[in-house]
Amino acid sequence: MVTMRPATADSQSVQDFLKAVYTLQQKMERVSTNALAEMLSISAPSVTDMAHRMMLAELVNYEKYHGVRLTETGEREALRVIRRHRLIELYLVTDLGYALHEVHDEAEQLEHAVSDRFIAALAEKLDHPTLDPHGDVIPAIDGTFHYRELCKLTELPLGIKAKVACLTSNDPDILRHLMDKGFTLGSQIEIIARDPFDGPLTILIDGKSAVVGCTAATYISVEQDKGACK
Amino acid sequence: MVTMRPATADSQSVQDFLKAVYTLQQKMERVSTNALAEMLSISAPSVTDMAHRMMLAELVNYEKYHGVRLTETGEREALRVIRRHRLIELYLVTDLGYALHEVHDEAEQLEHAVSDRFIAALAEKLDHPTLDPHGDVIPAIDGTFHYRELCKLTELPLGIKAKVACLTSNDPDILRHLMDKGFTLGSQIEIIARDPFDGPLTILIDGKSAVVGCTAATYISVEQDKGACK
DNA sequence: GTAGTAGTTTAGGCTATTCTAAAAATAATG
DNA sequence: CATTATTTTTAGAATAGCCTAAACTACTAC
Ligand SMILES: [Mn+2]
Ligand SMILES: [Mn+2]
Ligand SMILES: [Mn+2]
Ligand SMILES: [Mn+2]
Repeated sequence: MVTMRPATADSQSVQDFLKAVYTLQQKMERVSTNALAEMLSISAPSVTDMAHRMMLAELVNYEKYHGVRLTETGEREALRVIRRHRLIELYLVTDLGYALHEVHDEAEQLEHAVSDRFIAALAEKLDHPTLDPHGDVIPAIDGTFHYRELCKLTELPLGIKAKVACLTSNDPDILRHLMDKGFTLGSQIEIIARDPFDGPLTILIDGKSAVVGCTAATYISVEQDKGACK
Repeated sequence: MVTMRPATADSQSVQDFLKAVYTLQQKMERVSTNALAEMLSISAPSVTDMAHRMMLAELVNYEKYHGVRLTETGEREALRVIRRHRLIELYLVTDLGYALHEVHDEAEQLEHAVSDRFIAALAEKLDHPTLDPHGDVIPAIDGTFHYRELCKLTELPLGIKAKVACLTSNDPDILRHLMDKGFTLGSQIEIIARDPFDGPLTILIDGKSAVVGCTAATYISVEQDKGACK
């Protein structure tokens, strides 16, 4: 650490780090080493080390004891990796017959191995899509990000009609559970009853009645039908 | 090197090493460290080191100063990687619009990143093909290898009709040159004239006349029409 | 404002993969 | 069969990513 060389943006570790910072940055001003360690499943000292090297590479702005934030370059790189990840996920579902719960882990590897040429071919073949199979927005090549006004299913008021917009989990088990319950992107949804004390929700999915635990519901975001929310 | 840990078959380096040994083994009884260093573009000492570790992993049989040979496990692993590589190449051409000269480098990376699930999906989608876009045989899942009796274009007798069966190069420039000349897998071919002193060949490709340098011709293998060869 | 706790960083290490320079062994040559 | 020349191996080193244990900061609660 006397001499420390800057990180290069083309390694798997660095790319995953960039994604992690980007994601956590949405929720917090500066991203702590512990938060990153947790998300990346590596030790905190490893994060500190990486933070140093990525600072030298001008990918993050890092202040000792005060976490990390992406620089402009860092954010551009992060979005590039996220774009790859999500395009690959979508491709796996639409062209290779993957189930929703199978795509994340595969994309987590492929995003680092694939060339720009490959990504361009996918984007072309999928007709430049804007949403991945989880309902997450795919950043455009220029980093543009088509925003959406969503709310969590847990916060949807009773009796208001909405559509399932996003299944926000990378855990295959959770996703499979949600699929089993009948949650699919775009399905019509409405909360019929809400049990107290974090109890289950009784809902209508495309007319069919179902019950979901409130923890599972956490992973579902919805878009309210034609302007009622807020 | 006092303590040396065995290599694990799931690293990129090890997988590429296995492929290299497999390929060179076809031509020579035992594969020298120098030959491997050359093919893998790494130094000879690096090869020696890897040979040691792969011996511990029982992937190769290595004798000091006498090169390396794949064990049964090693050969199985090598064929697995080659299968991946070739299925990916074929997929890139048939489904993603890649040109022949673009596929090798992409596959060289993807072969290590992709899951068994992914390869199964490709094989399914391509209807369990046996030849990659260069004309190389794709090993079956069980390691089975459908052999073919080919001869080099340079050795094809004058006036004998044959079909282009394999374009044996990974160099994009060479492949592009061959494509430009009109060589495509399956095209009908016949040598009209052969210049002496390693001079160019005058040939007929699907009826059209062309001239190829003899070095370029080296990369072309043909299959003679209905039993005339040998 | 000081003590304690929770979060971060430093110190020191380890592995896989690579390298160069030097030594050793094999192969080729007369 | 000696002497070169060519290969190959050993020695020693570097780097990226990781880790654990110990030291240090910063925030929180009296
Ligand atoms: Mn990843
Ligand atoms: Mn996704
Ligand atoms: Mn490879
Ligand atoms: Mn090929």
